[in-house]
Amino acid sequence: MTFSQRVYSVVKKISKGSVLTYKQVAEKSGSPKAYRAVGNILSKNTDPLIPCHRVIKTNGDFGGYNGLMGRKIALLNQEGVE
DNA sequence: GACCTGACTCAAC
DNA sequence: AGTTGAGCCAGGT
Repeated sequence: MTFSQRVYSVVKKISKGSVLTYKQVAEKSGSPKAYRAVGNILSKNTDPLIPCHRVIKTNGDFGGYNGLMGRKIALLNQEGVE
C-alpha cells in the first residue's frame, strides 16, 4: 500500500457535503506533512472515483483541479458543501 | 538512485 | 493583509 493508495482511500471516504483540506487528507493518510505529496499525487491521478473537488486548501479556498468541470464544482458545492 | 516538479502549508517581512 | 522564502513529501524524468 503506497501513500498514494492511502490518499485515494481517504478522499473516497469523504461524504457528500464534507470537504477535507490537503493537510487533513495527509494526516489521515498517515503523514501529516505529506500535504505536498497529496496534491502532487492527486494531480497525476485524476481518478473519477476520487472527488478531488472535495479536497481544498487549508484556507478554505478551492484548490486547483484543472478538471473539465468548473461550474460543476459550484453545483457540487450546492449539494451540501459550503 | 539523484534531481526536478507540483493541485501545499507555515512563518516571516 | 498580501507577498516572499523556506520546508516538507511522493512521483516522474
